[in-house]
Amino acid sequence: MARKTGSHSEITGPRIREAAVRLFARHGYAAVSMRQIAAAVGVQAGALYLYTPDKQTLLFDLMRAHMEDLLRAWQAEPMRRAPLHRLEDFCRFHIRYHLDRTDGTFISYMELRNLEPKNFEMIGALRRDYEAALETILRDGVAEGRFTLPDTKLSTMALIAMLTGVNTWFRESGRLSRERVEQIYWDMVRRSVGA
Amino acid sequence: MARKTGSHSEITGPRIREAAVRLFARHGYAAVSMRQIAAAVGVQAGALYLYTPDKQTLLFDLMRAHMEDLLRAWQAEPMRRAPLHRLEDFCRFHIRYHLDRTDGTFISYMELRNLEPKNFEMIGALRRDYEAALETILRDGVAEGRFTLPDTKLSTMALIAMLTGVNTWFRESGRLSRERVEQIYWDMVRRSVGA
DNA sequence: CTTTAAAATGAACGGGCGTTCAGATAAGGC
DNA sequence: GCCTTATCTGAACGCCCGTTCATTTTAAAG
Repeated sequence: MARKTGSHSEITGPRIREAAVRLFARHGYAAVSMRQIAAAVGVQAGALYLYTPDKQTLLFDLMRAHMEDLLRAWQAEPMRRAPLHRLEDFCRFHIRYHLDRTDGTFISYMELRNLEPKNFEMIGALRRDYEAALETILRDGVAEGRFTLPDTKLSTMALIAMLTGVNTWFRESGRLSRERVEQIYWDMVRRSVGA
Repeated sequence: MARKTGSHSEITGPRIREAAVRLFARHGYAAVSMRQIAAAVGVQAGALYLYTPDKQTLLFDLMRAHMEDLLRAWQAEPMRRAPLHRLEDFCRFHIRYHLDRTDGTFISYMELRNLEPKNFEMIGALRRDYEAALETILRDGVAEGRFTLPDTKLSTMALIAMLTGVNTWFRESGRLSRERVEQIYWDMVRRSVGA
């Protein structure tokens, strides 16, 4: 019995996760029923509870997985020395990673308010970890005299908002290629930090 | 009878609108019931239907009002000549306006997916009008050789995302004053367009 | 082929949903 | 005081919700 083996939160079936991510991103957590998710998987609603203790935990697990994957992926990137190079790598990584996971990204930004306080705090902490990665680059760049930024915390938020915004308009079939988008965004970011 | 006088969509009582904006922003459209809105106003659920034909129209009216007010407010701003001045005015206006209406802004960005197709298209058109205001400034600046931007459409989206992002972190009681935030964002924007 | 455990069903639970409407209440003009 | 008209109530409608659970189906292991 899956219900008795180990902790729930980690083992949600991949098919369920995929269906839930898709549906939550399209219609929103509150607007999607467990029955809809089950139908997308090809199963009855009751069967979902073999894999997750409840709907809230399902959402939380999806969001946590998204953030932890993001942090792991960034840490796995080779790290160069110069702040300017690191900033370029961060920009390109951020755009690429988020464009590859539009649904997960959407959920992570839109469904924060549907998390219970304890879960909200956990996701918030992961997000702050990611922001800290960028802020460290900015601070190093300022310390080395390469960047001109009066407030690295504010600039961190500004840059992340700008970069994540790509997800709202980019279409694979559109006028601009990913590589071109990456390049133009990086040019704007580089100039905005005064480098 | 309110129900028979004129078109519904325009006359939703101010108390209902305020309560709905607050609740939709806090919990999301799908998660808020008509009964909750009614309770916040101090009335029974049925009474709401004297002022709006249904929940969907209530959401749509709130979003349309937000976008139309935004466009009107920008058009009412005095318009300077030089693209650089106009860009500065736009940045400061955008930040100020959105910080003054955090709930309405939140809804306008988060609840698009809960609009029926026809309503979605209408709100989308208003948003494109607003984006066009910024893009015109950027194009003029490029034409005059003041800005260096390979793609003004992309830059429009990038800048609006960056500026609107202020709403996600700014707190009136925080470390930075509005004026200081405006100034720093404007510096980043100015540099990002190559001016 | 039998045993055993995992996976899924399908009905049921109490409860909240958006919306309607006949009837009560309140507010002014005469 | 009466009449008109706007406002609101409160119960009801059918429907869907998240979740539980006894029971059945599926699938390996021995």
